[in-house]
Amino acid sequence: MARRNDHSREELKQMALAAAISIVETQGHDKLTARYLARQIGYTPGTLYNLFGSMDDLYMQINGLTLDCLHDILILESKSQTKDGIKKMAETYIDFAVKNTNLWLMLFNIPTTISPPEWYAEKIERLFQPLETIIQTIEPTSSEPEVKQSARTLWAGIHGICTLEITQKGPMRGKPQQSATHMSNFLIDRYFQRTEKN
Amino acid sequence: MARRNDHSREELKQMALAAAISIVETQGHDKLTARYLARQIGYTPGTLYNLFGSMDDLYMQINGLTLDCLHDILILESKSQTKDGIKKMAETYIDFAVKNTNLWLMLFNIPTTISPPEWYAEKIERLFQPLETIIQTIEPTSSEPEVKQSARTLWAGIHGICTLEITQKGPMRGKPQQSATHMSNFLIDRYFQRTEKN
DNA sequence: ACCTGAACACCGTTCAAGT
DNA sequence: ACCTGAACACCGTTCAAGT
Repeated sequence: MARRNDHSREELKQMALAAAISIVETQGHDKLTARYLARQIGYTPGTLYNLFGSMDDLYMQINGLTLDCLHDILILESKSQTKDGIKKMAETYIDFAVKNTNLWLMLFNIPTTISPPEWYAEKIERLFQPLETIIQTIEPTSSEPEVKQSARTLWAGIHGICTLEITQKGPMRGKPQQSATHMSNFLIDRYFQRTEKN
Repeated sequence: MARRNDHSREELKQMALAAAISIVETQGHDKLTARYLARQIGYTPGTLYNLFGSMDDLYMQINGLTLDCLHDILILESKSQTKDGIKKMAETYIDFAVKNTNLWLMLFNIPTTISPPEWYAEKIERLFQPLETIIQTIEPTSSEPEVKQSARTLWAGIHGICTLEITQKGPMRGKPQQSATHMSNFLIDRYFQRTEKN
């Protein structure tokens, strides 16, 4: 048929992303389909394809926005360069996952075939930096690789606890559903036992 | 049409599960569809439905077998009731995830709608027990709830590290891909710092 | 009793044809 | 240049009808 020019390309992209995020938040990531999304914004699936190339690309765009959001709220906590700052970062991360469960879950539900683009990897890399900075401050004698390793290890631990809290399904689930924040505080305390002055 | 009685109901179930596991292992969990699986075993989708009720049930059966497998190999390591025993358990867990990536990933890719049946929750619960036993031995002064909490926290941490190793996508991914086993040893050492005699 | 095949309501993706 | 609509090759699920 024809062009409509109701919206510029950029407007369309924003409309589609906003609608897509709303679908994921309210119905879960498996309800985000090309046909359904197109219907929501009053276009056809074909239009989504010349905006995004593929649905996988669209998923990546959404995850990118989620990572941006996560980075923004984590960076706020990185101001207090203490063990307590780490606890607050962890709490913030868990809180985000609890309040935006479907968007958070979608970060890990990417189809196994696709490998992430460079800009995506960079957004992830950026996520570790606030913790690295704090650890560098807390343990000033550590080398840079040691700090990186330590930050990754601890953050992976916090993420695992978060996973346990969120999913009622994975092999981490336990009966007496402990509070994730409590567990992460517990982990962080034990992790920094030897440097007991921060 | 008609009954064939080539196979008993139980034989059919085994055939279907075996074929399904093979599909997941080799092609990934998103290739496991009713129609494709039916084709593989020489039946029609309808037959799968009177065997399993739904595809979600079939997914749960497979995850159940994966959990059994995981439990069996973890229990073997729980004989050495030391910190080293924990390191071996973690290594075993990571090794399983690396060698059976698609089956392991499938444990966490369950549709958000379904809530797991009781027998499934019990299989998960069982997974924590070996670690609880070791921690009880290492820290005999801890109360039972403390031991449970400690086991869950540490296991979640190890699981998070494993997630970091396996997924090239989630927000945990890092550039200089550290060995997961190395990280889990690092975490376990720091976790048991104060009880430095095991 | 068991199994099929068609039907229903969906998918992602491509692309000729219209304006 | 942009957008559509039809087409292709798929989905999960149900269930009347056959043996």
